[in-house]
Amino acid sequence: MDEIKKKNATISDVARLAGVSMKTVSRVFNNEKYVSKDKKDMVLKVAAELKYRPSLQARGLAGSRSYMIGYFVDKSIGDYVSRVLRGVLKQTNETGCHLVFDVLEERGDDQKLQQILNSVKFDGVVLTSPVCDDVAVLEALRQHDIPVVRIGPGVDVEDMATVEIDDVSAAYDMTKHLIEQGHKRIGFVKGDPNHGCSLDRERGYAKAMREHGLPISNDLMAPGMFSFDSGRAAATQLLDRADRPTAIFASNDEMAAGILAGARDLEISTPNELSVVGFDDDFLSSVISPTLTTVKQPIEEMASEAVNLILEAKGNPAELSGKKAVLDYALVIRKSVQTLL
Amino acid sequence: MDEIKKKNATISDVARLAGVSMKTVSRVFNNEKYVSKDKKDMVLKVAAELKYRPSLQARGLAGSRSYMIGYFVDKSIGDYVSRVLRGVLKQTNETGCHLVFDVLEERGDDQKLQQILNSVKFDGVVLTSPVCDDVAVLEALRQHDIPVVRIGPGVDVEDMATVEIDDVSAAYDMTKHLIEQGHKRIGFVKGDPNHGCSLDRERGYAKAMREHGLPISNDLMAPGMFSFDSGRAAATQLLDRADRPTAIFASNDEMAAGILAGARDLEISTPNELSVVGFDDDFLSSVISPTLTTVKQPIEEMASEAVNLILEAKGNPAELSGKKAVLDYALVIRKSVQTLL
DNA sequence: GATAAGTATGATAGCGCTGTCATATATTGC
DNA sequence: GCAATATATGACAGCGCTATCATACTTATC
Repeated sequence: MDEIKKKNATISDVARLAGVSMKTVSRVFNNEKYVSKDKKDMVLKVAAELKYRPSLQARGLAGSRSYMIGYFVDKSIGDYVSRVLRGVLKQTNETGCHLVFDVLEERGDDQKLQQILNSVKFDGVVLTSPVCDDVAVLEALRQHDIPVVRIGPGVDVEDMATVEIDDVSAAYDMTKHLIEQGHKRIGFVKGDPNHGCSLDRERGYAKAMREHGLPISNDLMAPGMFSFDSGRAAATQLLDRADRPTAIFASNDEMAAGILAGARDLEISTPNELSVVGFDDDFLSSVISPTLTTVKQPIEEMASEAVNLILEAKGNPAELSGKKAVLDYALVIRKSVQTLL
Repeated sequence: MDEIKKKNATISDVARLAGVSMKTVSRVFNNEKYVSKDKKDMVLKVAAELKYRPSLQARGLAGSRSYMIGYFVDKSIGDYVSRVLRGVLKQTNETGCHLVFDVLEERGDDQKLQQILNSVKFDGVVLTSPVCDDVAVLEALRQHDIPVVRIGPGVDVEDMATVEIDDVSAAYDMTKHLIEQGHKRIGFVKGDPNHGCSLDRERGYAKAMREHGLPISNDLMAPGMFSFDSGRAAATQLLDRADRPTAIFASNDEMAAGILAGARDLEISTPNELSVVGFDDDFLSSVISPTLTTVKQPIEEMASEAVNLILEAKGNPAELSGKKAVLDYALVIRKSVQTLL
């Protein structure tokens, strides 16, 4: 047994075998300039033989980078978060970074975040709604001088970068689509008021209705919390009456699914008697019946872009100040809308 | 502005202000014994004032623990992974650990894992199917001497811990449930053969059929990949014939949803003309119509337990050898089964 | 040909902890 | 009462890197 527990190779092992100083090895692995080609090749060769990789913890301790990116979400982990995760991971993988994922149980729970930030030095942090609009969280991040990119925030914050789609415009387009199919009484189910996009989507809906001369009575509006159950409840509220809407626009797909269920409860068939549209292009939307017409956000790309922005900032939050990337959305037409023309 | 960029407090800051040595502070934060109550209180008080938290990177470098737990999944991130994530995070939160989440793109992709393991020292790693049955991955983990807990693995591996439910028994019970409702021709849609549980579920189904004297013809079995589309395809295969089954047991809920869609394509109504059951109690199952009768796995608890096991092992993989936790499952009866009695 | 600027390399000092070892005092057993 | 043990504390080295500074050698500049 010559299988003596061999620990990972260290930078000095590589340096010794390659006949260079530690600093030169460090230069190679950090893509710094001022390394001659032969030394670089030699270092790479030895490193490959030893399967050497710089230690994350040592780098984090010694240097100004940590190679760790944080993503903090609130309690709920659904399809949206999964997709953000995918996008973030795609980028961290390519750049040798690691994703530290955590849940901030309660709103305004900056205490837990404070603890995390006091113990881990992040290269940057990605935030999605509703956490990205939590002022306590943002303030904590500011105090710790950490680059932050917010995905789909509700309100703009000057000193942090944003990646988003135009929710108002998307909701406007979707509403207009319903109108173009001949719908006049179009209900709207709001999103969770804690999520910034909720108001934007409502605005887009209202704008389209207004511009097309369609009244928005209270009977057409229902509150929602982005959950299936709240969608179902909204359906009852909006549909259990003689002059019920012919179409309902739900602020997300999960609620749209709830509306479909609610309509079924009332024996209203979809899409024949009621058209329903959602928002997000959630996994759900192509699985339920009828399949949902919805708005597709390029969530993965938004998340990847967020990581890119963080990496470009090179640890300096100021770099991200005022940066904003607005990506394209797209209407996805499926089977949940009936034309009235 | 006396707001000079104050860096995080360090252990020596706390030590100095508390009038003790660094080591004593270290002892307090690691819950070691042999610290007098007054010194401990003093340290805690000062630490609270300074908002001191030990640096993750420094601890990882200096000590034998890293306070990081890895969770590696294959490409697909769905509801199952989300729930595992929740369970893992619940436990890491309570123990001051951090979750490093990553995707191993391809099967047998031990190279990427190797790189990660060479750069990050993990306290332990949590694996779910199919990664937990990837021999290359397991071997890499073994070589790096990292405690591993496998959730719901297909094949047992002696030197690693397992957290699972009894898939055979669960599938048996579910099949029996269908039989008790009067079904005799019961179709089965297999799971992705790369996932170990697939075979177990098939076995449970076969056992129940056999024990009740029901034949299992080839017409009753369809392959599947755990995806919606594969479920839909299976529906076509199983249902488009005169002697079609009166019930179908899909190896997971996503495929069950696909079967519902496939039945709809063929204008076979559920549950009236066809009963369908799934497995997992996926988010989907209570959202689609009809709501799915399925098997609920305590995924969050399984994941929490996995983290517990890792922490108990205290960095020693041998501690986990042969450990196995089998948690309870439960049948969740919803609306997708029609009784034939 | 001398000065400046660019290129290439290494020596050394930490980063903020934990592990080891030494030491001192308190408590126990007989 | 004295060895044996349990309890309590600190000094100090070192984990594996990066940052800073020093140094040496090139190449350009006038």
